[in-house]
Amino acid sequence: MSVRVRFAPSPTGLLHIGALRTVLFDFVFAARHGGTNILRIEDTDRERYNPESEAEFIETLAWVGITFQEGPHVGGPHGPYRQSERKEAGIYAKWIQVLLEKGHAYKAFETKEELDEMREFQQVNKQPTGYFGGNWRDASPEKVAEAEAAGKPYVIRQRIPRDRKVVTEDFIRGRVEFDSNTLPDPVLIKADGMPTYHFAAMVDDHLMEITHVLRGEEWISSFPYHWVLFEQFGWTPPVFVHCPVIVGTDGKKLSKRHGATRVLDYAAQGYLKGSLKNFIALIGWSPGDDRELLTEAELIASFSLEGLQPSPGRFDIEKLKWINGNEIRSMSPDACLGALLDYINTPYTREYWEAFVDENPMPNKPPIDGKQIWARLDRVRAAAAQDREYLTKAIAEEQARVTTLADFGEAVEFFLLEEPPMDAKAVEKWFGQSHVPALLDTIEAAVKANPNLDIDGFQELLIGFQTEQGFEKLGPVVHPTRVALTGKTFGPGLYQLMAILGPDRILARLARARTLLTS
RNA sequence: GCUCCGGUCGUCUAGCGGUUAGGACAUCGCCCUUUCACGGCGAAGGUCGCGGGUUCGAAUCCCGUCCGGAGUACCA
Repeated sequence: MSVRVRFAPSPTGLLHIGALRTVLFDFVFAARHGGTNILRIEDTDRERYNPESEAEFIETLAWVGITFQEGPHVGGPHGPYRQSERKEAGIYAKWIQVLLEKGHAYKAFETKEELDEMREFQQVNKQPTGYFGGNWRDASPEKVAEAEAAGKPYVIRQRIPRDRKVVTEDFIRGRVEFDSNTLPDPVLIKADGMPTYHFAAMVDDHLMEITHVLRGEEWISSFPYHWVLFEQFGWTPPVFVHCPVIVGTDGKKLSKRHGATRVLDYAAQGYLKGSLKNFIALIGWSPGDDRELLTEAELIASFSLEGLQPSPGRFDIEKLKWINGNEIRSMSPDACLGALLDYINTPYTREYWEAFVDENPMPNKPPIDGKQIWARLDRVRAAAAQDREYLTKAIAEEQARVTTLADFGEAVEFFLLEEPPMDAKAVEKWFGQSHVPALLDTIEAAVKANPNLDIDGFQELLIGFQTEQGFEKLGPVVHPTRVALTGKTFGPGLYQLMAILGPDRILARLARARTLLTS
């Protein structure tokens, strides 16, 4: 039997990191076994339905490159793939009828107020809360018929068998047992006629021939209802795999406070999809050996359910940064620039940075200015249009020095600006020394004499100046030059940087540096 | 309260009765070097939550306990 898995989000909001990992596992698992990955939209909650949500899913999934063989956007033999449409098609009505006839479900006519009252009573008396039968589990057919005839609204509940154990099977944890007397009768069909998750998801999983259900650990609590439902229908259940949750650095569920929780925000921050997938796969799963850097193909080739862990994992952004920096370094300069431009040209990147507010600024550093970050990235875009070759060289030099695509804006700034900002401290430290005017003169003369100086040429030039001046170390010649040319005390190798800058920029910057010497 | 789940360096993890408990991120040091990175090498960091068993032998099996988490909706 071939593997069929499904990602079944509820269109109520954004696609967050935890959900992304679940789909990643679906996708990779299906790919590993040549199976089918299915997208199903669980829009049975009219109140929380958010029409923008489905587009958010599609956009996010498209960005990370997770594809589906069946779903509302591509169709398939088991459609429709939206539960609201399945409801219209009468699918749930048909199957709830089966349950009703078998006596595994019943109509309950309590009002919302009555249920609230009951729950309050249970809480006050420290009893387990929930509906354990009320007035309707054992009501006579006449009583039910009467209530129905009177037009009273009702829900349909699952009749959980009493006085027995429900022995479920979770792939990761093995046997998980529940005392059926602690399980309230869950609602299967709401008063508005819509099915609940408990009903719709199980019916659909069966009808769509899902072989493995990968879902969040938070479902374990309601797992026994689902298990019993399969029993009551007489269906063989799929393999249930409850994946551990991803928590923030403080051990609590991932939220805004931990940085971004929306997947597209990571894209906007300059993380690469490959790195994000690599990183996220490693939370709660391991290939069983020591590999940590995995391409998507390797992920697929080595993925197995056995590598899944039961305990929750923390989202450690530092590790993501490492993986991301690594991927950036592994790209050819050309490919890297391509990725950078794709990133900059994604509308949400600009939107994200322009609206960015630094909520937890570092104590000793000024808060991050999103508008400035965008301004720098925008400059990169302009530079690409103007002189792509020059930009590519600059990118190549900075690849080892950044961790996200967004970092390139600042890293490459001094290459692009006619007059890069000067670090005042650096100017103070290096421009006061008496040999500096002569140094600048020497470079100027050499560049004018030979505009085509290459890396070796610049090295020769500066070392020549060093020996001429009798300096033991290269520092006194290299540092002032670097400050004069870049405004900074750090960056790529000076000779390669000069070779890239070229004679015109060098001359212009030397001239500017000279004005700072006198003042 | 009740029901479940979980617990190996700060973090992600390997481990499935016999290992000096391995790797990675982060941290620190050294090397490379004109700087910053990258890279290389190395260090520190774990009485495997705790307490009992079982066993010649336990991170690994059993029981208890503590702590953390999830659920407890006509939400998913």
